[in-house]
Amino acid sequence: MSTRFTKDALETVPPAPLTVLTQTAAHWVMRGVLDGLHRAGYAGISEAHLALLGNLDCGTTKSAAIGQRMGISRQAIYRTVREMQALGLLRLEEDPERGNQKLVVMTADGEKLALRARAILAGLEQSLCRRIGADRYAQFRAALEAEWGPAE
Amino acid sequence: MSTRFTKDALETVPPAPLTVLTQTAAHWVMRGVLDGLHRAGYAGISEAHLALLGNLDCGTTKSAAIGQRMGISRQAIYRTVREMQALGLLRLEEDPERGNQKLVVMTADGEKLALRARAILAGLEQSLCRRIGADRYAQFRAALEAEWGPAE
DNA sequence: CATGTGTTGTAAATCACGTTGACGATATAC
DNA sequence: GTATATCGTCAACGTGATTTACAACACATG
Repeated sequence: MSTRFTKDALETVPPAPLTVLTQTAAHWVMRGVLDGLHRAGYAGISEAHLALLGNLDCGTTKSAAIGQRMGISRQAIYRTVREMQALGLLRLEEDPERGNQKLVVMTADGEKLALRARAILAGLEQSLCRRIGADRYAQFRAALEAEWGPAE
Repeated sequence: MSTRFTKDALETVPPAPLTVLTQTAAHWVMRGVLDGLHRAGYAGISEAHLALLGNLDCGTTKSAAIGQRMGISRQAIYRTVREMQALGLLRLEEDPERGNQKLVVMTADGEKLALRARAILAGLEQSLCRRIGADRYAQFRAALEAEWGPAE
């Protein structure tokens, strides 16, 4: 492990800018859920998979709509969908009406994984809530949903 | 531009999980500052550069300490430092006492860029504050600093 | 009906940013 | 003086995104 750090003390750091704060938070949450899933036996699940899963709770959509919602190109989605399909979490269905596009639908295994992920996330949120206080946490979440939540 | 989206309507989306909320927020802030810098004429500045800059406000440190603070390997920092050095934003100084390690110090151009970035960020925060309300924003920031701020 | 325009799925090359592993040089503790 | 740890440096690699390209289908308009 010649690549990691050990003990050295951190120096004094002035107020961290919002850029690093938000990124640290996002990384913390993502890492927490991902580690929880891996510990629960779900190997092979990556950040991209989990992100896609989070934007798929709505059930079934065409993959381009997902990409649009996530703010990334549909080509990026495509690879992730393929990978999750190979893992047996998703299925691609032909749309009988629009031969143009296909529908992304979760398999039973996919649903089970999503359920598990939500449980782990709930645990993380609870521990976070306990640490920073209930109403501060409520305002934190409210701010997130107000600005970056669905149907802004 | 066959890779982007145009008008399509977004479908109904249930409550977004904290994973996507935090990631969306982080992406929004980072993108905002980065776009502002590019519009201001600072080309060639990447996300990694900006992130490094945010953890460098303290003035001068050895690069390994920066990596430690950012939670990434010192090898990852090294490349970014090199790039910013090539852009004339940073300088690597030999530490006369510890021949072992070097000091990362900002050039005048670097300071100017940092100043500009902070100004853009302040503008973003202000507009955000105006949209979601002052005290909600205050709690939002307080939560971020309490949990993921410096010297937790 | 024919034709242009837009959206979708698919594929490949490339880029950005991180990791791991390895190595020499220096600092430090025994 | 020898063992151990840290730092800087280099190379290989993985992952997740972008860009470019193209064929197929949808739809509006002539």
